[in-house]
Amino acid sequence: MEKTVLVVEDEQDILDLIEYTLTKDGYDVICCLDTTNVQAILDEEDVSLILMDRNLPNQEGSVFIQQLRVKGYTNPVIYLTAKDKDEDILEGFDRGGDDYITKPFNLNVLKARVKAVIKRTSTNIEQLKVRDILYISSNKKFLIDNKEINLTHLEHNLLLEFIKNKDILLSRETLLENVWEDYSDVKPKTVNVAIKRLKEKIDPNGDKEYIKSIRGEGYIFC
Amino acid sequence: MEKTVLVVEDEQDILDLIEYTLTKDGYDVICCLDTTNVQAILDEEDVSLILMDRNLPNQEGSVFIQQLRVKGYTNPVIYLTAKDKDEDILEGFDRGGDDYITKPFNLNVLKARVKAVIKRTSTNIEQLKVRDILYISSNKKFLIDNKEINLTHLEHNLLLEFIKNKDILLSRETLLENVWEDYSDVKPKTVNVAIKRLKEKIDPNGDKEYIKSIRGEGYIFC
DNA sequence: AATCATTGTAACCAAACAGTAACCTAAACA
DNA sequence: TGTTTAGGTTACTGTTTGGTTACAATGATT
Repeated sequence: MEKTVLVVEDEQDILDLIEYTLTKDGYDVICCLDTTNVQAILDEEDVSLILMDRNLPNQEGSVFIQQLRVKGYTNPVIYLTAKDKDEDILEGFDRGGDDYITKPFNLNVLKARVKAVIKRTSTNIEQLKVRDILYISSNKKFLIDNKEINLTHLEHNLLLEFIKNKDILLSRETLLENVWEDYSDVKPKTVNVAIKRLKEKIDPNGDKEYIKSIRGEGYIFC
Repeated sequence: MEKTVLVVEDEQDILDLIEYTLTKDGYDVICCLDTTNVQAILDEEDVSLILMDRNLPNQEGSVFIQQLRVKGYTNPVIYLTAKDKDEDILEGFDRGGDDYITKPFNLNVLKARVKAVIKRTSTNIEQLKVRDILYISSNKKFLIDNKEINLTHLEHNLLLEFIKNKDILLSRETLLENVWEDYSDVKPKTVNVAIKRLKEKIDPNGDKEYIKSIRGEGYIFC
């Protein structure tokens, strides 16, 4: 699902450049030369980010955003402007901005900031929960009984594979294919050891029995 | 637009008193007698402040907040409790609190603290506080234990990035993108060195452990 | 111009991770 | 009950990764 970025910028060539750059980066881009239609667009589309020029012909961009905020719109905003004095930047933040890019700007900086703001404002705090194990995708952590479990890279991927396939029998071959980066020259018994090490961390007392082995078949998480 | 305060307090009469006081002061107040529904409420509502009792029947309030922080919730918290020893207060702050009120409390003090915390944490990022690190955006200074820390430009931006993304895993790539102006021809290992230099300044004794490295993944500030 | 601060890079070291083999144990089956 | 087979356990080791240091290049300051 593509994220939508709304760009408000009165200079056509800069607008084109931003549209081209962000489209190439995989965003849906909507362009406006002024603020006239912005509110209507926000009502229609699920806008993940507004890139807002502050020096617009009719209206100062951050004043417009402030008005949007009062009306209850909370879409994240990055200001885009030639103003570069500190007080201006603070003023922009005060009026409800999430970041600030000064012209002339590096396109890589633009892309990075857009990505960062969308990342930190998007609400997809994906959580997977199986039994008493909770996975938090934002920081790739597993919580068991609300305690953080320290796993290695391999153990992390292995447990994630099991949690995603709860109650499904996974053969050693399948696990090697899905969890190991390059499994071509890895012995199947390696899986045994990896699982033993994982069990040690997620169930030190051995009473939870998350992972059962099925003789001749593989392993199953339940 | 009313600010929403979520109050978690197991004594019904105190809860009623707080609700009455804050509602009269113009806040939207949501009440909980325990932590059961707190996370669901935070997902649904735009909660500006959590007033959290620490002596709850099922769970210690600050432990619960710590778990919320790990899951990425950043809502400001004021603890409300009879515990009045210094170490308790510090512990509360360490677990992600913004202020502390001890029972029995004066209702005017409560109102003032609520107002102050909401003011300093709402949209205008005038001050950012994480653990014992305070960032004052007006003069771009970091204070640790009220002492000013002298950071270079890079270190400043790096620490700010970490503080803005507390408890979130940041890969070397992400850090390069967000902190380095032009990261295209900078080696990822450069991040290691920059972080070592930052650590040296913010935690000379190495006992605070603000920044942890996650092998194969990146760094996390907590 | 000279000096100092800043920052990227490479080299080195230590810790960790992960694959392997050898051995131990338990289950299946005759 | 003994044999076989598969999984569990352990120790070993090469590889990877992060920490640390020294150094060079660049830019700022005097």
